[in-house]
Amino acid sequence: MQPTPSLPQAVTDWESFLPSQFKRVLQPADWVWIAKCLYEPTGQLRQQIQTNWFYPPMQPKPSPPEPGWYFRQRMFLWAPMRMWGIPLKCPQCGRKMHHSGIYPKVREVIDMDSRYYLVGGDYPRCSACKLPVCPWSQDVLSQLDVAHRTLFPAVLTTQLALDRKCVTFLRPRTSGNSSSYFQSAVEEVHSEEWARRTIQYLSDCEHHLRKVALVQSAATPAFSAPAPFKPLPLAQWFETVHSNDILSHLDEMKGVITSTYGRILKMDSTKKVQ
DNA sequence: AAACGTTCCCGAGGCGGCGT
DNA sequence: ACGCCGCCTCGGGAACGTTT
Repeated sequence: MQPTPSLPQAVTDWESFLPSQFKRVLQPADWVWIAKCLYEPTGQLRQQIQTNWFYPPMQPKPSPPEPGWYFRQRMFLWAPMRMWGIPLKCPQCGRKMHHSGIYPKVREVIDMDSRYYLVGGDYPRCSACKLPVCPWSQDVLSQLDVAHRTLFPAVLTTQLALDRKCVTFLRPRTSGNSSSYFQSAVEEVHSEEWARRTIQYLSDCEHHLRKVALVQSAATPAFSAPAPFKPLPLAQWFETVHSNDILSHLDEMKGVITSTYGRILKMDSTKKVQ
């Protein structure tokens, strides 16, 4: 099958706007639609961000069917400064930070039934000490009010990330191997979703074959194999996420304890409760 | 100020050696 | 012979520097 004739050359080369690191994490089928969400046709970052969630467009469907199209992943855009206009302070000097472009790293987050991308639309940076801060670091999240902070969807580890909903299920209500049980349960849901997408692709291939058979005589298009199933991380990893989650709460509790301790210190020194 | 490119550091995983 | 521990290497992420 010949590649489809290229469109007029004036067409915007959307994927060239993406940082090179994006292309290592994002699947090629996700490059263009995500670039269109993030950038203006001129290559400038979009300044107005309306929503956190972005979904791959269902139209137009590629013809002949391409397997990558059926396995695209949604995107969560995290941009507290641009989106909500929340002023952030430098964790080092306390001065106001500005946003310096897009955060060059993408994270992949594992959800209950599929995966999605976590993209940082702000790259907070201090104007005075030039200190850049990871947009989802504790320094940033702790500066947000609870309502906005809880909108952040995932618990991160060094490699991957896990959606909050999943973390809830990891809190062991009973004793036993909850993380390995949960891992296999999530893997099963993921594999069902993968099978559903594979069936969609194969059935569209079949439709395409029938359509082609009506017009052409002999040339049967060669379809590529559907994407292989991506296995989930080990149960051990889920355990790591769970402990990360606990540790992050520990920091919050430490904060509470410190402030309480501070009040008590004050009370002790003045012998009065303020 | 915003965005991009690069470097450095840290963490995880793998392999090899030693001890039981 | 098997298991555990330690070291080394590689990759990813954060920080830094530069350019427009």
